[in-house]
Amino acid sequence: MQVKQLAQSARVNADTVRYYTRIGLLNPQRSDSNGYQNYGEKDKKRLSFILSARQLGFSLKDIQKIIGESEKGVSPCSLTRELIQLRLEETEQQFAQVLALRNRMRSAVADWHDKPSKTPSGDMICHLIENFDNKTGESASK
Amino acid sequence: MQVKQLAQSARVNADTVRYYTRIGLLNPQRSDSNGYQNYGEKDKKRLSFILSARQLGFSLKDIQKIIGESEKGVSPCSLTRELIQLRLEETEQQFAQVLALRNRMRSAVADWHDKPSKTPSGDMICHLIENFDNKTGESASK
DNA sequence: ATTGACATATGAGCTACCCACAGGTCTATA
DNA sequence: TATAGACCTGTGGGTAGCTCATATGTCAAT
Repeated sequence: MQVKQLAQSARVNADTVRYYTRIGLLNPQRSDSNGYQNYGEKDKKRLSFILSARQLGFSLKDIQKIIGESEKGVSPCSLTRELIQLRLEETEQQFAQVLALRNRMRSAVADWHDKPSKTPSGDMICHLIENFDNKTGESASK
Repeated sequence: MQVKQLAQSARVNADTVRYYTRIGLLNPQRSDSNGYQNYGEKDKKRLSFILSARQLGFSLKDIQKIIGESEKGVSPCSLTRELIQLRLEETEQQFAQVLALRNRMRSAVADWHDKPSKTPSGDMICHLIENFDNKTGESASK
């Protein structure tokens, strides 16, 4: 199986497959005649595992560790549980940040709606930005 | 004003100031004796502008463009309005994605709570991940 | 002159890919 | 057999916005 075929079967970019191969997540065999990478069933299963794990917020490094454990014959499940806790906390933080950013942005758009444009002066670049104080303590949500 | 002093006055990392300098957002003068960068009042104001704009979701490239306009003596306000619309749409998308990810993760954690760990087999790396189907159509929110 | 504490500039590294490019391979025709 | 053209490949470089490591420089006190 060549790179593109594997990529298509998993609905990802061929470059993604190459990248995973480069960092050692996939281990195809190199054809002697071609020099091309030759992927087997094991790689296919592993790729699908990687994509499932990515969907759950694991980093590629996490996935490397998990696979590493399982290759040693050890159950990776407790590692998996630890890692998802970590990543979940990060995601909750990220969520809060994106939410806050979204609210600031919405509030700025609304605030600017009826303000005029101005020519820049010596100590003002864009008064819209410079004069926007975020009044939003909680509002601007819906 | 040296880099660290400026950084402290704006409560950012000195490396951030150096980075902004590197990409041309700040234009200090190089001391002849030292080779050190010497920042003035203009840089200080500009840094504070940059940070305000970052708070509103503008990219550094956006900020470069906005400053560029204003240096030409043109009002950057309409550019600012266009750009924030773009960035806001992106942020809304990102928000939706992070929300969905968070929900998947929460739902996985809950789902895994009473499942046992298992030793990996030939075609299973971590059954928790592989057997998790995202049943979440809408729930798992609160 | 020298020690030590601090500051600096520069280059590299980070994530998770995507893209450009030069070259190889394969099929169909002449 | 030659060759045109379509497709495929690996490699190196680029992306955002910093942060970190390193080597060197500065400055005040001894």
